[in-house]
Amino acid sequence: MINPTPSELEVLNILWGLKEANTQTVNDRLNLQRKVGYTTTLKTMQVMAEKGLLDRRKEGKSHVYFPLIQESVAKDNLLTKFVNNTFGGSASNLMMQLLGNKSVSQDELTQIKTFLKEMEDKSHG
Amino acid sequence: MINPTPSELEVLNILWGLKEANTQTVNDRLNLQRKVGYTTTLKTMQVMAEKGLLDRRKEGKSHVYFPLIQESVAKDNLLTKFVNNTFGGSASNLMMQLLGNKSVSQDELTQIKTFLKEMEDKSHG
DNA sequence: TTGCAACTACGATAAAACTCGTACATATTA
DNA sequence: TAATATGTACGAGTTTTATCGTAGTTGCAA
Repeated sequence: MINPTPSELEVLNILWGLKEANTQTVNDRLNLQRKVGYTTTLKTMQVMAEKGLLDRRKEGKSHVYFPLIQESVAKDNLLTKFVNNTFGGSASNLMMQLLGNKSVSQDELTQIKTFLKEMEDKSHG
Repeated sequence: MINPTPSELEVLNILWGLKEANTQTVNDRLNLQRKVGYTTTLKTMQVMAEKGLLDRRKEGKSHVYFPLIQESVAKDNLLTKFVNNTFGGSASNLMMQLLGNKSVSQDELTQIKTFLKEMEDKSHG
């Protein structure tokens, strides 16, 4: 199980959204968030291809990259690791921390509760 | 805002539990989980003291270390960072991922639901 | 008081992640 | 087809984190 690094996750988030893209496009998107050189992005994606996180096909002069790993699977892995490292493996501890977290908005809280209520209703209905 | 590294978090988790401890004690605890040399642990804690994560006082021949950062504050910071990096800042997205996560046990789920129900009950009455 | 065991400080090394410059290759177009 | 612009490959430097060896210090026990 290969976990993407933070930089790799940025690339993946873009590619999951676009389905596929060339280096230029990914680099442009990244630069909306922070300054990063073209060859840096290129190198990152080449390494990701070596690791099996991405694959690519040639199209004209450039390459088109696409993810080999599913978004939900990757995030599940990252989440599991985070829960283990930070909350001793206890998802409910994370949960409680999350609900007390200052940076979680009221809207988010409402959304979470609604979601859980729906889950409840389904499982009881 | 200084975020602890993974190794530093291991140390913090021990010190939050014990309130304070010398290097030997911390190192022994760490070695219940994984093999790590005494001087490695010492160095880690020295660096943490430089960073302001810990402080220490001399006691006999050795030092007794204690956390300068509160557990809930540190975990809030780590959680916020994780939500931003991995779920684009959306706590409810994390939430949904968590509830679908294979490694979250049925017990955990029940606990989470109970906790939320209590929250609901409090806020409604 | 001296020798030994415990403890510390320091610096060096290693591994992982990130960054980018430079040189080379390729396609388009003038 | 030769010039130019765009893209790629490669390697090297930097930073952060983790690791530990070694040399030196300190306190206690004999």
